[in-house]
This record gives sequence, C-alpha cells and structure tokens, in this order.
Amino acid sequence: MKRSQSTPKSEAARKIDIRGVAAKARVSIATVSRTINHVPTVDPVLAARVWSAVAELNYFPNTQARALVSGKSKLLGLIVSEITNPFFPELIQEFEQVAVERGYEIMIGSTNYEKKTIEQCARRMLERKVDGVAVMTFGIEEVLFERFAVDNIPVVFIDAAPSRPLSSVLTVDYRTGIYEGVQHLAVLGHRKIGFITGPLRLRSAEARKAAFLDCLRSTGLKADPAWIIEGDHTLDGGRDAMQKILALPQWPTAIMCSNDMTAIGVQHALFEAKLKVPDDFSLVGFDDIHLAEYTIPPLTTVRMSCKDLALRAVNDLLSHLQDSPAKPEAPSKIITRLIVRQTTGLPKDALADLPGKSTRKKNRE
Amino acid sequence: MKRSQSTPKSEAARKIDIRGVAAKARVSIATVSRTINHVPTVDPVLAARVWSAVAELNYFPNTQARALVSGKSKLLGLIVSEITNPFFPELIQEFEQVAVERGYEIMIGSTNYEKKTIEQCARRMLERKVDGVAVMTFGIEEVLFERFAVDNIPVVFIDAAPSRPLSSVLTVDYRTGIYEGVQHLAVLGHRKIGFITGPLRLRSAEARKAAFLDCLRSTGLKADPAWIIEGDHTLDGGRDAMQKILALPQWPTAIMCSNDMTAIGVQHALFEAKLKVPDDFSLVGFDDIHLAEYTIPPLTTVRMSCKDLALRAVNDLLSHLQDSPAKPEAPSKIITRLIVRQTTGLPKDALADLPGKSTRKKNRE
DNA sequence: GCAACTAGCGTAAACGTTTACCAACACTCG
DNA sequence: CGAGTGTTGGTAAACGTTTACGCTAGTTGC
Repeated sequence: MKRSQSTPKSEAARKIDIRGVAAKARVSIATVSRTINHVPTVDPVLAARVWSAVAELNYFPNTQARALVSGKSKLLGLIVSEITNPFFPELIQEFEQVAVERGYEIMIGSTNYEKKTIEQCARRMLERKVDGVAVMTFGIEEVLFERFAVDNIPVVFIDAAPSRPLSSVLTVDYRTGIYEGVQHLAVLGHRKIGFITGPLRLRSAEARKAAFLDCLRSTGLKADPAWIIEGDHTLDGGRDAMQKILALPQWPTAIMCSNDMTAIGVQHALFEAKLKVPDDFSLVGFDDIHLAEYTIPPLTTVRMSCKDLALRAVNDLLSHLQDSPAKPEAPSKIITRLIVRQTTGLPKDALADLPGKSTRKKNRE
Repeated sequence: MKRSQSTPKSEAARKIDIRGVAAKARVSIATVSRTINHVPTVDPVLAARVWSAVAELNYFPNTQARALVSGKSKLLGLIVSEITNPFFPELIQEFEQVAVERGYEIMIGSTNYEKKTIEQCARRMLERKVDGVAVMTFGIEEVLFERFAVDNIPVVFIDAAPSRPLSSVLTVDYRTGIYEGVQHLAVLGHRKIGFITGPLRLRSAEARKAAFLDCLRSTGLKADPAWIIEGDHTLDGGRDAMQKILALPQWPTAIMCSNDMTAIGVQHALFEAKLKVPDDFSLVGFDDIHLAEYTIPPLTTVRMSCKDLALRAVNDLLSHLQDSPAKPEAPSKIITRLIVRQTTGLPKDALADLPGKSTRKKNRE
C-alpha cells in the first residue's frame, strides 16, 4: 500500500519491465519483444496494444539485459589522443553523430599519450564489451592488438595497423596538403622552412614529418635539421618549440607545424618575443580546426576533414560487424588540402632585399 | 580440435568467463566471484589459485552481466552544452578522472543546445541505466526531471534545479568574478561597458548577465541596453555580436563576454575591422579556458575552476548513491576570480582626452 | 470434409554474473 | 568421545532480455 504512489492500478506497477508491458497489453513477453524489435510476423492488432502499453508505461528496454543475451552491446569505442585538443572534440562530434544515426552509442577514451592510460581505456572498452573500436590516436597499438583480436572485435586504426582480420586502417594523404603548403611558401620566396613535429612516437606525427621532408626535397629546398623541432601537439609544446628556434643563431623564415594547436603556441611565442606574423615569420598549421579561422591573424593551415575520418571509421567498423562477405575495403585515402589565410606572406629576407626599407628591428644575415 | 588454438588444455577453453576461471582454479564460480570482489571470507589458498587462473586466462568480468544482477551500472552520465567549446573538454577530462578514480565510467552527451538532442541524451542514459547524471549544460531541465526521478537516479544540476529528492545543485558565485572584472575596467577609466551574453534560455547565461548588470549598478555605472547583445557562447556568435555593436552609432569602450569563446570571436571581429585590443576596446572573457592564455593578446578573463565543478558534481552524485544518511550537503559556491592579462587597458576616450597624442599606439603616462 | 501447411503466439532456455542459503568440515568444549 | 558451533565453499535463483521451438488455429487444396 505504501508503495503505490503514482498509479492507482491494482497490478503492482513496481518495475516497468517487459513483463509489465506484456501484462498491460495482455500478450506474452515474447510478443512484446518481437514488437519492439519490429519483427514482421506480429499481428498488427497485438502490436498496437503493445505500443500503447509501451507509451503508457513509458517503457524502454534494459540495454544491459539486451546486450547480455544478444552478445551485441551496440557500443563503439573511440580512443583519442587528448580530449582538450579541439581537433578531437570535433572528431568526436562527427563520430557520435554517425554512430547514433546507425543505432550505436559511443564510449570515449582519452589517452593523453600515456601508455598506462591507453591500457586502461582498452581495458574499460573490453569490459563494457564494445562492438568495435576506433583508435584515432594516430599511432601506438601494442596491447590493444592482442586482446581485441582474440575477442573478434574489429578495430580501425589511423596511418598504420597490425595486419590481422577485422582490423582496418585509414590512411591519410598527408603529402598533398603538406606539399601545397611547402609550394605556397616557396612561391612566396621562402627558402628556409622549419617544422615543429608532434610527439614522434606517434606514427602520424612521424608521417607528417616524413611528408614534410619529402616535399621539401621535391621542391628543391634543403632541410636544416636544426629547424626540425619535436613538439607534442599542444599549445605549450608549440610555444616551447618556437622558443627553441628563436634561441638559434640562424632563423628560418617560415614554420610549418604538425597541428594547429602547435601553430597557436608558436603565434604566442612570437607575440611574446614581439615578432610579427607573417612579417617576421610565416606560419602554417595542420588540421584546420574551427579555431584556426579565429586566430590573429587567421591561420593558414592544411585541412584534414575530421568528418571524413569519422565517417570512414564508423563505416569500416560496421562493415566488419555486419555481413563479413560484403567488405568493399575502400582503400582511398583521406585527403588534405591547403587553406590559405593570413599567417603566410613574403619572407623577411626578401623584404630586406627591397630598397629603402630597413626592417624595424631583428634583421639578420 | 580445430578450435583449440592457444591453450592445449583438454577443457575446451571456449569462452573465458567465470566458469572457465572456476574450472581452471578448481573451485566453484561463487568462489571466483567472491575472490575478485574481495570478499574477505575466502581462503587465501583458493584465492591464490583463482588469481593465478584469472591472470593466466586474462579474464575480466562482463560488466553487463554484473550490472544486470546488481542493478548498478557503475556509469555516470555527463551532459554538456557543446563538446566543441573547449571549456567542456576540460570539464570532461576532470570529471572523467575523478569518476574513474572512484570506479565509475562516464558517458557523455552533448546537447548542442537543442531540445531534441537533450531528450535523446537523457533517453540514452536511462537506457544504459546510468547510476547518476551531471547536467552541466547550465540550464534546461524539463523532461530530464521526471523520468530520472521515478527511477531514483540522482541528478546534479548547475545554477538551478527542480527541488526533489536525490537532486542537488551546484551554484556558481558569478558575482565575485564579474564584479572584479567590472571594477578592474572602472578603475582603468571605463564608463561605457557592453556585455555579450550567452543564449538566454540557459540559466547560467541569464545568471551571468544578471550578475553583470548588478555589478554595474553597484559600481555606479549605468547600463545601456543597446550594448547588451545576446550571443550563443560560440566563436561565430561572439563575432556576430561584436559586429552588431560596431554597427551602433555609439560604441562602448569595453566589452565583457559571457564566455571565452565569445571573447575570441569578438577579438576576431575587431581584427577584421582593423581595431586594436586593448587600445580601441578592452575585453574580458569568462571561464579561463587554457586557450585564453594563448590568444593575441592574451585574454583577461574570469576564472571558473572546472576542476572544482567536476569534483563537486561527482561527489554530490556519489554521496547520493552511497549511504543516504551521510549527506554533508556542502552548499558552498564555486568561486570565480579575475585573471588579468592583456586585453584590458585604458579606454580610448581617456586617451583622446590626453593632450598631444593622436591615439595611435599604446601609451600609458 | 479432411489433411496438410502456414501464420503467429507463448513457453522456456539461454546470456554471465551476484548472492542467499545450505552443506560440510574442522575445531572446541563439556 | 560426541555434540555444538563457526567458518567457508558450493548450488541455485535471480536480473531483463532474445529467440528456438512447439503448439494452436485458420486456410487451402484435393
């Protein structure tokens, strides 16, 4: 008596589970289950009764029970490097949107580049029995590999992946975008271009650096190793790296960065050193996060579509999940391209060559 | 025969579940369960056998089965406004860290300020049977309220909450930080201060605006309604709002913003209009996201500790979850305070009043 | 008109845990 | 030496679903 608060129904409306719905609709629980799963063989009359009972009781199925019996959790794991790097929230948003469209939930893990954390993430995803996981942390696989493989959980990686069944890899065409960037700087007259990498244990950081060196060479420029500094894809890392460059006896006239956050850090270091972008240094980022349009001045950068990335990742995962035969294995690359904004201009040494201009301070050669 | 890949054991090592562990350790499944749950009454000898079997098989429990029988999912929901606003990733990171420390997983929902999305989020969290949810979207509750209440799921809100058992509210002391901001501007000589709000359906946006107006009044300044523009807490919104202000016949000399992203949008609008910060306009943000230190020039802003927010939210949730008696109900507010950087300076009209200087550059006595 | 087939609902057995309850064993005390 | 007691392990039920299987009834074909 004391428990029946809301409904004065005589049937104890204790828990709203499938049994409650069945009772109210005067059918068996099997019929309820079939109805809500849209199995076509259920009599429309009964179905209608079920649906109205569902609506009336405000019922929805218990995901865990469902997952337990069916073996499918309808959960997709998404492992990112660092949730505080705005590129990843943008990726997460896209990823979530397409996952939800297809009836999946997502579970996020942020590794912060730490091995221990990445292990924990993997573990948690295994425990929650994810149906698949996208490792968007651009490198690092190790432990992940073995256990997901034995459980037959598909995994999609970026740039490089252990080759095993149910795993696929999304390759990014870094070269095109970076080549456009180098060309753009070369056309402006830059000959001395530095590069701030990401953490080099990350494959994609390594890949971006390799693409840069390769593009330099094919543009006929040579790389000064002193101008290749390892950063860590963060604001602080970008700032620190630029400070290292500024401490050098010889400066490059342009800097390319392994990601946009690094570039923003660089801008800050230059601001503190009272140097101007693009007058003293030209600057090119990578990723084209939304913020890039809002830096001062707006950042010239290489766009990599995170929408594309997310879409491909989910598609790959789901294609492994559904019918194994139909694996189209679209091996096309994620494209990149240069977005020119206002952090690139003529090199300072070119200006110095112009007559009657004494370049206010900092003038070298 | 064809299936026994890894272990040559005669017992079919099909699935690694609790039964497999029990078999290997030569105990019952109950003992395995007790061991891994650290029930103290199990014989150390058996426990040792169990642990080594666990290690050998690389076993871990199925979370869904566990949740199903125990009724506790060990999942905490976290609803945020917009994952692409860097404040929220920072919050998520803190929240996740403390949740994981206490043995909980988190499940994120990003509402994007849309009612439909927020409903879906709530629904998904209900379906996954979260043990509690933190609504950090600064307002909007409606549908959430009813269903979580009937399922006895604790909810923590920000700024305002429906009063019901198992719900608590985190209040933020907007006033102190904003007051410091207004005072700071007033001391510099600003008399005409504009404010760009967040979306006003959000309680906290409303609260920040109210705090601003209140602080103006108590500082003896008066508010020009034309200088109060509604933004939406995004970069684009900040830019648009500032453009509206620039279209006005009369300009304020300083702008306060309801969050940092808005302020960055404002900086961009001013950059486009070839106006300088802080020479032409002083600017104050709100939140103190990490990026605020990196804008050009670095943003003066009001810090609200998202670490604090996250910690309080999780604590409140867990205190409701554990023993109901021990509810300390710490009603203290989240504090805010001004962080002065470089977007605030003397007002332009003050400079104009000075003799013999045409306001071109930074000049201070 | 009867047999056979089909459509569609219901019963019950899983899924992998936790935990209440019971049994067995050993130890202690009378 | 026997009974009582305390300790610890095992058996089985429960959690809320899905789904294989069987059964009933209705329809059709001969």
